[in-house]
Amino acid sequence: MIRVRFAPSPTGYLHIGAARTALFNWLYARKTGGAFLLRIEDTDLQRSTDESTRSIIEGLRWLGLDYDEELIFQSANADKHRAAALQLVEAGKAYRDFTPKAERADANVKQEIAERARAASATGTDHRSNPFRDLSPEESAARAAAGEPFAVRLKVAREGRSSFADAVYGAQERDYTEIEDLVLLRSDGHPLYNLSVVCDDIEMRITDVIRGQDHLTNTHKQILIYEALGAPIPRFAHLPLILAPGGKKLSKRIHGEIVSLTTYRDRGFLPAAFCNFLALLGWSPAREERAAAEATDANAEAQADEHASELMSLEEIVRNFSLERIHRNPAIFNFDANNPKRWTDDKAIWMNAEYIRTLPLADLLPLVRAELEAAGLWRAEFDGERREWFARTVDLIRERFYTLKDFSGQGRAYFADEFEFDEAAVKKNLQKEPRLRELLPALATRIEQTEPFTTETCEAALRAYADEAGVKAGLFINAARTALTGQSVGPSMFEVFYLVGRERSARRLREAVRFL
RNA sequence: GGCGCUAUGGUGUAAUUGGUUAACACGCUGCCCUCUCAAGGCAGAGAGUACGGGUUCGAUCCCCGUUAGCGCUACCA
Repeated sequence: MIRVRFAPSPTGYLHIGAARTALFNWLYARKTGGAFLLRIEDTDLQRSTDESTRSIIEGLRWLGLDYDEELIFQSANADKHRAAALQLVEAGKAYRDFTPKAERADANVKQEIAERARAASATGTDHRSNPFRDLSPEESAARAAAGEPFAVRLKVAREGRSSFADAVYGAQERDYTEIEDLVLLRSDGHPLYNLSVVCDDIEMRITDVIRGQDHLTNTHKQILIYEALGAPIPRFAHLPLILAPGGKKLSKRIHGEIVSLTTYRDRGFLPAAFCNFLALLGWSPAREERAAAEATDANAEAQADEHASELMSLEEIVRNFSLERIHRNPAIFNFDANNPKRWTDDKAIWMNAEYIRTLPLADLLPLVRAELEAAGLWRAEFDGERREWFARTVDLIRERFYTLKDFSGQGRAYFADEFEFDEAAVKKNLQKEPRLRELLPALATRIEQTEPFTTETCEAALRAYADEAGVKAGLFINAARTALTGQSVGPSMFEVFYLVGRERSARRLREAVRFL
């Protein structure tokens, strides 16, 4: 049985790249009928916070990625990791390194690495030059017993190569000379990442490790640890990285909240839409040739069309998912920090709008309710006597919305009486025509007296009065739109009259005179 | 510095695994519809597949090199 895991370190918000890794693991588990486990890699005590653990769990819940079995905290297993390292020392597969720990600043490690590499090649030393590597077991044990601090390093063979078949990147090889005797245990006894992941993955009986491509080269080291521990090696599948525009690294420091999953929740994304978008970043469904092959009847053709669509429910994605169709090239997450309309990837926004517009109304209603509640616009009657009205209103306005936020933003005038007037709209639709000062109150009266009050009768009343007053109906329509909603754009005006209601419509028409 | 990964319009991807006028979606432009804005419909612009060599009758696809980006190379994860 397939067992996969998502193993984030709780050192900040849930990054969209990590969310995508979680999604792919989940998809694979659900596709194969396996288990999807969650493990929090909190071995870096300084940087790990409970808050980010909570945000990770919340983020997964929001996306709808439920995990099986119980949550594992890596820090709880530190003793086991330590024991494993010591056991490797006993077995002669690792050794104690008594070299005093070198202090280094996190900021310029990369530079230091390069410099040290240059220095090493100049002096002819290599990864295996550590004098403690070949210390006799007796002397090593004696020094340790005397209380001398030591780190534990894996003893990597001098010759040979490591190889594995990555499910995405194919055959991977690395010469042992490229792999240092990596530290398993710090001199303060703290187990390090590579050891911890391997030990935990063994204990959790993980069969397939699906993670970011940034771990591709380190996989060889981990395989060495599996081998030293005598454990079966899982299958690996590395996912292409998600990059910022220009092919640059996507980071919080330079790109801000755009990389945080919670941003999408907070800015009105539907989880299903975001999953759909994320799934297409680094993966694509197989073309349905079978549908084309039997496309003799119209039915099959329609089905083929449907399969060609990139809009897929989570269930459909699960059905189509396979490791084989994961891409190797990094995906660029496109956005423009300087353009509010393009604050995130165009396609993500389009997809969210598409979901808002096409979701069964009954599924959308609770989401809109939550948004209105958060904005303080929710009224009990929307779920009581005005239930029908609420559904019809949401159904009407959702057509041109992009995010859930729009329901409390642009849609505010439908749910509340206090709303903002767009300055440009006021100028264009109200102030351009001074005669509206007299016409608007009169129109209000006509609307008020319309009986019965329907979209059709409102339209008839408005057009009739426009004729009488000798103005174009468009003048009234546009003025009314701004008077009733504060905006210059929106749904068909007669629907708006009907939904805003007789009384409120008339009042708003009269009050609009204050702009003139 | 060393090692690795990647390279198809602006972006995400497709191309029966070597044979297509290089396809689709988003975005963009124009037109239609229209009370506005969307949606929808129609029509377009935009890549000869990073560059240079090979192999082949034939390369987006296979090989080599270059370039660029990214990753790894920590007693970080």
